[in-house]
Amino acid sequence: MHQHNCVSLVPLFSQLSEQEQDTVNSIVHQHHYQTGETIFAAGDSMDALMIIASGQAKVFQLASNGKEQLLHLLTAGDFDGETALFSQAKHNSFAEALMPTMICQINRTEFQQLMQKYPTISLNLLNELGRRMTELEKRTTQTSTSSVESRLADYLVETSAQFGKNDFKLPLKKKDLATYLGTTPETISRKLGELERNGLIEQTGSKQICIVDQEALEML
Amino acid sequence: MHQHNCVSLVPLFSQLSEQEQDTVNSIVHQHHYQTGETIFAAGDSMDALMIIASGQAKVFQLASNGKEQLLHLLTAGDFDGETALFSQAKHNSFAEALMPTMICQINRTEFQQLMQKYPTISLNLLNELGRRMTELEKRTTQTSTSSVESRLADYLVETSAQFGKNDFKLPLKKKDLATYLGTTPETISRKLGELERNGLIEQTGSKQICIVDQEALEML
DNA sequence: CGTTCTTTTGATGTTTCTCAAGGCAGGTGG
DNA sequence: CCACCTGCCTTGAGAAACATCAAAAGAACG
Repeated sequence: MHQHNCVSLVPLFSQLSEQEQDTVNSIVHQHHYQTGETIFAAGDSMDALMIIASGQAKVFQLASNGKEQLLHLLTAGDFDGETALFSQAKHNSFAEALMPTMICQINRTEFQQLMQKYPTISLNLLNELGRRMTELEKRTTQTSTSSVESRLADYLVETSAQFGKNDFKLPLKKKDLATYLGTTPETISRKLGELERNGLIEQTGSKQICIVDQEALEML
Repeated sequence: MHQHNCVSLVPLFSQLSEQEQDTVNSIVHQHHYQTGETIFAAGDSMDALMIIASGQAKVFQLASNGKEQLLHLLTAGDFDGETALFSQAKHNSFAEALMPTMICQINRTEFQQLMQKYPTISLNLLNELGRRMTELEKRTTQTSTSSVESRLADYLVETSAQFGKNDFKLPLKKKDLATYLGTTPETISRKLGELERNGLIEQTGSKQICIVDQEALEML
């Protein structure tokens, strides 16, 4: 019945045997979201761990002045909602599907039982939280210590590394990329133009980027 | 021998019985640091959980351009180093004592054994990491969506709430406060002056702040 | 193939940083 | 107990980076 096997996608459960994974899989609830659909909103009570089975979603906050801040980009195998599995009961951020997206959920109580049964899960969870913490710390530091140009350069290098190619398609609309990097779409557009004029990158299609001089990008 | 009982200070261990806490206490190593002394540096291998028994320390990163970013302010009962108890082996940040400070350490392997023995510890750890994640997300959002003035106002309100008084002493040098809020000492100085001229606060001594109009501060 | 959302480009404005210099405070040694 | 010294804070003037606003061009989608 669970045609998209979320569980096997997630490192969280990777140490479990196939049988055990099947058990986990059987308590999973599936949901499908269309592009632009809200997965959860700030203020919603948070009672389940969410795993992206397929597709893509953005997690963001809204400041009181209405500005958006992109916190995480979730793709297949990523999960969210874990922080609230223990402490607070409310989401403090929003999640929205960026394309048709399949999500698997595990209820709080059931997840807690899983953690009791398989302690390795909580270790994996601690690891993943640590990883995110580290990443967010880095981003915070960058946002307040370096220029948009260097943040953008860093983002391009890292993204190309993730794809394993010099030539890749931005996984985000520039509008969203802007809020991710703590700037505006206009500035992104201008800085990309500047990088191209300086021969560090090439913009082939819309969103299609090719890194020409990685060395120089990393220098920023 | 362990005159400063760190263990009882830390919520991490609060669910343990007194006997169990004694056990934990017996594997703790103490260190003392003087004002300005480095507790750990980026690149150091991270092999212990650190608990502040008394005093205060700042955790910060250094950007490639030499700028400092204050990530956390640790006071008695806070701990750090947990992210590395599982995954990476190197610190990515620095910690420095801001006053004479007593630190208790628990080695990685011993801490892992503790977690095996008392699963409640890992739950507490997950909670605390979640709390920090939430706080850092908020700060990231604020840094890139609102002005220095409103970040500062928010900081003042929150700090006064922590002290439970309208009248309090800043726990940080303005220099450090500046890097915490992602700005410069000069700007902090000017904005505080502005808030005072507008009748929202009063600056009595150096670092001594009195909140006059909390409502208005929260509006920013 | 038109409608809508995104992106680009230009002109302008503002916030905040930078640099420089003077004042203040707190700690140290005489 | 005072005078000094060092680092911290303030204040000003100028510059830079970036945001904002407006409008046109370009994608994406049904």
